[in-house]
This record gives sequence, structure tokens and C-alpha cells, in this order.
Amino acid sequence: MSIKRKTKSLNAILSVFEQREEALSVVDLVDEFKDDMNKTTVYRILERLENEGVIHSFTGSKGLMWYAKCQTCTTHHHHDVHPHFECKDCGKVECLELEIEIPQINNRHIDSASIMLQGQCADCIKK
Amino acid sequence: MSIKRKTKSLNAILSVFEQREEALSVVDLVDEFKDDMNKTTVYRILERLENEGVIHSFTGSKGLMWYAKCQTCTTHHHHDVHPHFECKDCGKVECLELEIEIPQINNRHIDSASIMLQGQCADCIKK
DNA sequence: AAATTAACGCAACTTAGTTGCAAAAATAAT
DNA sequence: ATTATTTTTGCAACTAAGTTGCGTTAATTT
Repeated sequence: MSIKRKTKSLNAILSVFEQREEALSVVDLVDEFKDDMNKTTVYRILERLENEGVIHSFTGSKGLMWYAKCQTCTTHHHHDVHPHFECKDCGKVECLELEIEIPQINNRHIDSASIMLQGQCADCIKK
Repeated sequence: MSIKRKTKSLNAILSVFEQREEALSVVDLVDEFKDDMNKTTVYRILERLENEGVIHSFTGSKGLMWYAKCQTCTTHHHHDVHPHFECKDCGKVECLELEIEIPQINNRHIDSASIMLQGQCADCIKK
């Protein structure tokens, strides 16, 4: 399934991702647009945008769904497995443009990785 | 909260972890013991065992809770951030006794990491 | 054996995410 | 420009994971 029509709901969500660098949890997005659109719509628009390669999803530390704008993931496949960072203080989640070496181990065949780093962001260290 | 009494429910769950090396999702454990104990009991026993440093929890790729026996995590704090591995074919999840180098980046202060590797396990490669 | 305390069961609840279907809106066709 | 077609949306209902409160049971302690 791909994007056939650029509706105003889709553009509203899209502009949120364009305006900020951080990742967004679906829960926060549903809340942010609760007066403008149904939560089902939010879920479906995010799904479409991911299929188009505009954003990518990942699972946060508490098991919630998060989405972030794609920078390096140019194709529809998002096979760049970049790590994500979560600030323990302010809750902000960001993509890290960083290659983490994933060693091949034992007899296994590892083809992807979800890496979630936790700590303090630059802003919260100062405080 | 710690373990005050070693009841038969607790011993039943404990023996599952002792008998196998793989991690277990809470969902699977609740199902496995559905005739023997309430799901609330399963959740609470797992919580107690984690506080005692017997097992440790992590979030799986689909956002579910998983638990595994502690090998290297000797204290109550589990600060060894070893990666976990999930087989895409058979669904098995395992701890990897492997140190992954987490680089300090930018101005951030990274103190922990959740690393989930995906691929094929040794058994599933053979098939 | 009685009292204390920890563990358990149950039911009800919360929250995230999904599904089916009818209505609305956007695009295409006549 | 109306009509027909297709996509998108809203709504309500649902599933599934995990939590909470409270009364009861069971294990220790005295």
C-alpha cells in the first residue's frame, strides 16, 4: 500500500516530522492530533508514510511504537540499522547517525539489529 | 520487594528458567502456566525474581516483555548490557555473551543500551 | 494453635494497537 | 459539471498486554 492522495491529515502529520529532528511515539502523535483526527487515521497515515520510505518505525524502551524521519534510508526498505537514543531525563528520542559494528557470532546469521541507547542528552547534561 | 517465601508457584517458574537457556516471553509463560496459576501471579513472580537478580527482563522486537536467566549479572543491578538475539524463523530468543562497544557520542552521556539482533539461529540455518 | 505476613486469585481496569464497515472526500470518467 | 470509482477517514467494537485493588489463602513466626 502506498500514498495515493496527499490529504490534509497526511500533510499535518508530515509537517510535524519535517519540523523537528526527534522521533515521535505514536501515543504522542495520537494525543497531539486528538482534536483533528481519529487515532486509527494516525496509525494508518504513519503506516503509509513508512511504506513510502518517508519515515521509519522502531520499538522504544517501553515497548511503544516510535517513528522518525528518514535521513539515510533512501529506499523503501530502511535497511540502515542506525541506533536510537533515548534521554532518561526529558524522554526525547533521536536517531543517531552512527554505524555500530555488529559482529557475526557463532553459527548464527545476523541480518538486522535494533539498538536503543539510553542516557542523558546534551541539553539535560547542562541542567 | 524481594523473595520472602519460596512457594511452589515460584519454584515452578524458576525451574523453567533453570531447564532451558533461551529467554521466555511473559505471554508464553502465562500460557504455559494458565492451568496452574493466575497471570497476575506470573507477572509478580517474574518481578520478584528480577529484583533478586535471578532473571532479567528486556523488551522484544514486538514490544513484548521477555525474561532470561542471569549468567553474568551477579548483582541486583544487571548492569551488564549484553545483546539479545531473536531467530526470525523459529522465534527463539537468547542472550549473547558478547561485549558490544558502545561509543560515547556528541555531548550525550550514554549509560545503558538495549541491543536486539535478528537473524537465523544455528538450528534454522541447517534447515 | 493463634497471630502475623507474604503470596495468590479474581475481577475489573488501563492502554496500545487492530479490524470491519459505512460515510466522506478526492480523483477520474463520461 | 455530474456521475462513477477509488481512496481515505471516523466510529465503534474488539484484542491483547499489562496493572491494580482487595479479599482470601497459605506459609512463617510467636
